[in-house]
Amino acid sequence: MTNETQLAVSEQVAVHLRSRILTGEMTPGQRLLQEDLAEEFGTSRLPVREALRMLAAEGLVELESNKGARVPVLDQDELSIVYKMRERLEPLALAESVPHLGEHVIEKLRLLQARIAEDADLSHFLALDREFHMLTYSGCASENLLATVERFWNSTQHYRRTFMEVSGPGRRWVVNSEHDFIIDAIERRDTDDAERYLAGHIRRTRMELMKQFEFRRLSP
Amino acid sequence: MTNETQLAVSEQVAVHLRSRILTGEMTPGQRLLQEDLAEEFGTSRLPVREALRMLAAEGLVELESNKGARVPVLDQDELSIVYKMRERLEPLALAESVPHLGEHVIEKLRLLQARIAEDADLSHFLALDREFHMLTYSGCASENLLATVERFWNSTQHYRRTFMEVSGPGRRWVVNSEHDFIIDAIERRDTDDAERYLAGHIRRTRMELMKQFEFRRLSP
DNA sequence: GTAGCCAAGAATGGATCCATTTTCAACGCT
DNA sequence: AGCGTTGAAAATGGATCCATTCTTGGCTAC
Repeated sequence: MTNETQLAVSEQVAVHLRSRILTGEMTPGQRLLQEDLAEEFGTSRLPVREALRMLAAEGLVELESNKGARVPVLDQDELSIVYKMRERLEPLALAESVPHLGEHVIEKLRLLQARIAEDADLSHFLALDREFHMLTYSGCASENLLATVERFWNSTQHYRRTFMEVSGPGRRWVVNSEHDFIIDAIERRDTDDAERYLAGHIRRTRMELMKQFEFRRLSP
Repeated sequence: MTNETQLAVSEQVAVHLRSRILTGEMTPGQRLLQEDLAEEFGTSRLPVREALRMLAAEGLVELESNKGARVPVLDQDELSIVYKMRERLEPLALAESVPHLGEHVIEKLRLLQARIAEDADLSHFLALDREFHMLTYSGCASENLLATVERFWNSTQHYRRTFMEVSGPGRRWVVNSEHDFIIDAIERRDTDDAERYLAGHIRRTRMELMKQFEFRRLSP
């Protein structure tokens, strides 16, 4: 028997929209019309409204009274700040997680990183990279902290994608090395080291993103 | 003419519920019934549902499918983690804010702190303390960061209250001194110092809260 | 006497219809 | 020709009613 515990319709709609935004099928600034979505999913507008509110709580859409929902647009400053937030919070999530990560999880991390290093496809990389980091946080007991971190990933996902599209695979080796460092620190149960490597990883990404951003701003 | 820009009904409901939870009129674990609230506010259940989703996004209520809404309960571990999150994120908010704080804001901070030091009333203290810290962050341009910080304050508000009720005013002088340090650092535009004092302020509070928590756990 | 079950009512989720606000394009005025 | 105005269409917000799920009090069986 399938293990589907009969998700509410609003939650099913949320699942579809979430994937649609995260895969880049919808881009920042794009409007989400309740009526169109309702028709598309074959429901009334009500579950769509609820789904939009759920996604808003996850940072995937933005609601404005009487004006509907759209995928949020981040300008350079906001993007930079979200990365600074990640830089401070994710090391905490990792620190809370490391002591509780079993050996099998660490092995899974190694396998994941191997796939990341092999796979050249951009969409795969984005999904696997996210899976990798979230797996390193999976020992963290606080749903609150994990949800906050996911919100950050949600709101920056689109910009990671375009950044990677533009910059190409030339810097991928750095990411791979950093991931290896993080795995190593986890294996040694060296929380401080793990935090440091992770903070560096996020900080470097922010720097490269910002450079990219300024470059593209000057050359449209 | 009054400057009320005709808030949506759902937002009016949210305003009332928000205040009701933050003032401690509703306590963690308490259930929120859509029908009762709808009748009380003289609306249908629909705006209440939307209001509950708004509050859920702010960390003030918790929704479970087919089971309704309740004010979230934090156990000791979760409370500790929220404080650790505050310890990492709020210094960032302060650092982003300090360079943009005008002289009049600093003057307002001094006045606020004076009122905090004078006023013995608990509810006043909680409100003023929150106002004080939020004002120190008011120069921060990122709505995202500010909203995240507010969520932390929301979900810990109740525990701050009971902590202060139990511990009494005996430690208030420490808070006052720490606030003075923070104001001084802001005045000198010394971002690093401000961050350090703030982190210490939050950390000390966490420590005392945890001690209190363990004590009460043993003596019911 | 206690554990488990079952049905009634209580509460939430969803559909449909109406009200209100926003949008935008055509029109008229200067 | 440019700009503000206005009104119709489109989109969101809210009310009411129905469907589904959850809760709970009482009953039966052991």
